[in-house]
Amino acid sequence: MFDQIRTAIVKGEFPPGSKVNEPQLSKQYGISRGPLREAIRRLEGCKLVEITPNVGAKVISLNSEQAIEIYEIRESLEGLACRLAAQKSTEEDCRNLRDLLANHEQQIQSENGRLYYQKEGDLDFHYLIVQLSGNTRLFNLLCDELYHLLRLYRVQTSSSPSRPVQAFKEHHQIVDAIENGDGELAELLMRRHITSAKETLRHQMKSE
Amino acid sequence: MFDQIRTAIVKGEFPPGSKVNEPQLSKQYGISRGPLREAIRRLEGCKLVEITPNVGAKVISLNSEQAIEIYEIRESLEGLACRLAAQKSTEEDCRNLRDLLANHEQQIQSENGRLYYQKEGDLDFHYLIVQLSGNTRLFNLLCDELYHLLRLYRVQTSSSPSRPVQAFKEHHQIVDAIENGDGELAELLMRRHITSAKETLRHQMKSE
DNA sequence: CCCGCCTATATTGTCAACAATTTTATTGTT
DNA sequence: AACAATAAAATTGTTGACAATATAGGCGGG
Repeated sequence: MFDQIRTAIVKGEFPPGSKVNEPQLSKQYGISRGPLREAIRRLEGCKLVEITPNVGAKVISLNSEQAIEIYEIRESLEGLACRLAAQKSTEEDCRNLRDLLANHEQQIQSENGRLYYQKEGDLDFHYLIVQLSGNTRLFNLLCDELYHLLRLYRVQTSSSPSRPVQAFKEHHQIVDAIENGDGELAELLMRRHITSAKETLRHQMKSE
Repeated sequence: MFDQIRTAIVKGEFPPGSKVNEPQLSKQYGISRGPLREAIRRLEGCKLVEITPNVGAKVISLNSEQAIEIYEIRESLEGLACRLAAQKSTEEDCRNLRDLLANHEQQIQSENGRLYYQKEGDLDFHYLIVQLSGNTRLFNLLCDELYHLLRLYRVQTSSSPSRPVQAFKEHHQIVDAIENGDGELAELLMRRHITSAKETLRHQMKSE
């Protein structure tokens, strides 16, 4: 239930800024308003809707400034994830990272593969690294909250990540650092990686 | 309602690990189970309770490993907050920071003031810096989630922050860096500041 | 005496109805 | 025609009752 609505929001099926009508959704999903309201509270918890008392919930709408705020947090947290991953990842972990990148490379070479990589492949990589960090709370924070918000923003602005080839190179450098157990470097590289994505966004912002 | 239960949890009035009984709380607060369940969902959102389907919610209980996970995240995020604060804080902002520290100094000199500083004064400082960062999402993340969890852990282990004098010195160094607009240094110092708190905790862990 | 099974109890999950509030539509006035 | 006041509709907030599930206690067999 909660998951259904969440993916619907992230996919853009409920437009950002639109109101969440309880009786309507209640009918649409065939459940009563009680459990529905609980689901909405959970959505509030992961910041996907905003609730105003006596008025109701509306799907969050991110402007560029807010997106940049999220990128700043990602920059910081994924830097941490990289440092931890470098400190504790085994050889097998590194093999898995390489495999993932090899997969991405294959998909980049095919035409519609490039599209795939732009859409989700990038997040796959970040997802795996956060998992390797071993910090469960960090994992939940990034994967249950921030990544969904970023997906929503991408759908909202229909912006696919630019510079996929450059990003791919940077991913390899990051894995190198992790493989060498160089936490400092891994953190630095990941922060740069995300910073440049942030700067791209800032640039797009100014050109409007 | 939500706030009442939250402060009760953070104060330790509901012991960590204890079950959240809906009919009982419903009576205790004089409301029906409907809104109560919504409040519990919000508590779940800020990670203060864990809900198991068909079993119910129980107050979260943090072990030392989880506390360290939170410290790692703080380390990263408050480093970010410091860097941002250094970049954008005005002279008035810096005056306010200094005033806060002066206040703390006075309270440290009195006997029960020391107790106060140990309990909440430290968080006051961190609170203000995050506010100065200007990153609203970062502010909410730290102040609405992580700080409450740390308060809960402190109550749970009845541990007051050790080394208050050292911490006070470090606070001053951080403000110096912010005043000079040196974001890099401010970030570094804050990270060290929190890292040493984390290491203290690690040390206490091992001696058990 | 201990273990598994069954019943009884308590607790969570869900629903439909009602109250309170907000939003929309209508009416009347200037 | 524009605005204000009022009435109607829709939506949110809350409640108590019922169904489904899990927990606790007692019973009998080993």
